[in-house]
Amino acid sequence: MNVTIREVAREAGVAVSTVSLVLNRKGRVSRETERKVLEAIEKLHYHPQRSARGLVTRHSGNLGFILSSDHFSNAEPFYTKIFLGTEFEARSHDYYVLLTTIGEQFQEKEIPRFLLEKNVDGVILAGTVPARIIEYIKERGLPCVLIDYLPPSGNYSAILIDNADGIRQAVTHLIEKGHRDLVFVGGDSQHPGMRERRDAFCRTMAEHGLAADAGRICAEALLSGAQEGFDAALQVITNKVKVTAFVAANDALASGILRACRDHKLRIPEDVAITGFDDVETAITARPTLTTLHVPKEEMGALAVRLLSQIIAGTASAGTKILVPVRLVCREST
Amino acid sequence: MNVTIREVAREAGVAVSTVSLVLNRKGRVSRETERKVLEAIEKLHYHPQRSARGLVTRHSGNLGFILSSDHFSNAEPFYTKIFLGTEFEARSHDYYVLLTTIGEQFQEKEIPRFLLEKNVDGVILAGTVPARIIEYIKERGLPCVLIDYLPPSGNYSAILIDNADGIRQAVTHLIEKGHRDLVFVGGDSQHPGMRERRDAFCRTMAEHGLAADAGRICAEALLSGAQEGFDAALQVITNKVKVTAFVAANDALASGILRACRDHKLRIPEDVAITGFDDVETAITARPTLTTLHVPKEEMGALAVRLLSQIIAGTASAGTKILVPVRLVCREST
DNA sequence: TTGAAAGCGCTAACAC
DNA sequence: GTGTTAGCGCTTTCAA
Repeated sequence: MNVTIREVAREAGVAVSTVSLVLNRKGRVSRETERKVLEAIEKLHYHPQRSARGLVTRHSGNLGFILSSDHFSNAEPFYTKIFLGTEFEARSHDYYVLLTTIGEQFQEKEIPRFLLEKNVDGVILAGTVPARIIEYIKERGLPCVLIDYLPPSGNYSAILIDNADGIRQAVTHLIEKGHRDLVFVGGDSQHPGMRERRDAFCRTMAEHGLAADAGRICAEALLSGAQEGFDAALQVITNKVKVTAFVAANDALASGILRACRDHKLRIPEDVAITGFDDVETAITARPTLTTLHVPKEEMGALAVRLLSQIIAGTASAGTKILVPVRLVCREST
Repeated sequence: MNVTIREVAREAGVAVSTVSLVLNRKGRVSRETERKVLEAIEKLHYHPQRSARGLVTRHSGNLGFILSSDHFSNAEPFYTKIFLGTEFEARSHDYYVLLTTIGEQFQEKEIPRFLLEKNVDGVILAGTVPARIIEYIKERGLPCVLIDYLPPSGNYSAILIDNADGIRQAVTHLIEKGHRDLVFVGGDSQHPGMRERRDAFCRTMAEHGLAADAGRICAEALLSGAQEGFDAALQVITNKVKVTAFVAANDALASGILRACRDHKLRIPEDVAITGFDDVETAITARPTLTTLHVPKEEMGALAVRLLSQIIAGTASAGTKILVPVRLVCREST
């Protein structure tokens, strides 16, 4: 049989409520009594049972993590690392993280179980998720934090990447290396982050008095994978646009660009330099290795948990946004 | 306020116990009563609360997923996909999956919380995990299923890859293509699966009357990454061992071999053919793309959940092992 | 076949 | 400061 709070109370010679008080640090317990209780807990290897506690406090002790399924089914390391970060941080807040994926077009019957069963105290949403699910959560008054995505409207709490500063760093770096003819390759302009990266490119180029006309911006692709990068670079090259450096909106695009350049016997970085964004595995397995912007993925997950648990506890207000800095990592491609 | 079973009972005009009976399909409820209850549930959007249920049934409704931290901190897609498979399957069994990672050298204070708090009804362990943690789980009589790992002793339930058959397929395929001089590159011989792959190589070679002496087996590396593959291939090439095909124990090793061959101006597959194992992203992003053995990762996760829930329910016996077939996927490298 | 009632282990009023 | 006690929402005897 399991050891319960009653047995601890008996062992320590106090009432169950006293044990509960020391367990929850709700003060007003004498030092001596506390010591006795703590000893009894230690001796009996007691651990409070979550379901019993949850029943009365109406807190599950769980956080939900919702991810759009196509992000995760590709097992994108980007999101895997964010998730990992939440898991790790959640331990120190004594939360469990329940992960679930959700389809792009979100049907009612697809509502995550933990929402239906009210089995979470708060929710983290990573990447682009359907607007409907965010509304659903908001309607129910469930605290939530978004990661790397902010819907067009509504004032949500979020952990965001400093995209503008990242691209600024990349462009400045290239300019310092003597490059003047840059081309930006972006993807999925539906994602606000992608748009920020593109806009930052234009702005930074303008600040340096360099041209960033339409011919130097490839950002039509709906996807943002290696194939799209390859295609975009190919087009730039065959169109004979003068280019000495590519600024890619992420590492996958950059690796595609890399391949296209290699196929055209362009030496990297001598003939063409390339920068990526995100710093996922691709960036270091690529040949040459990729100069890119390091995004602290685990840390973003951790920040989300920390913010969410503060919102739940009422020590932070819903609507708080945290902008995470990125850092240029110089490798062989520039 | 939340909808409770009481309100459903009132709405349906029956007792709470009756509602509970239809909820748990414990029979003996008239069709008419059942219909009324179901209607009330539907109307009120009732969902039983897990903690209340768990308190009395002594089941948490959770499954634990334990992964050695170095597998996951690399965000290895292999394990990510397995985890994803468990998550997906768990839904249909109405379980939640709690993920945790654990260090190689497992200290007592590192025991997963869900074990301490008895917050899981069963545990899945993926990849190589410390023997101590497996014992700990067994001692507590907690049902568990291992994935892709079977400790030297003890009769555990497990989902295993048919490594021997996989390597046999690869070797046979190469022989059919006319290759006679094969070299096997393995890693981490501590892992039983890796040893199986190596042994299968020797056996299959012998069956075809081909040499598989020590010079044709590189399996000392403790790690099994691209760097180790690169080093092993380099040594083979510089030692002037006659080789027309490499059989790698996984895709990472294979991609390292690929690079080494390219660096030495060996054409693939004309001069040298290469096969991998696992079929992770690497296999399709590599140039040329990699012929490899497809391991159904998501399916393995699903199988683990299915087996585990059967063991919990008592409809499968602990100690059951499931051997998952693999399939050769031919790409450009052979 | 259905209902009444006793807990599951815990927290939180409220007494003392 | 500490103890008594009433539930939290559910399942499960046990009677009817």
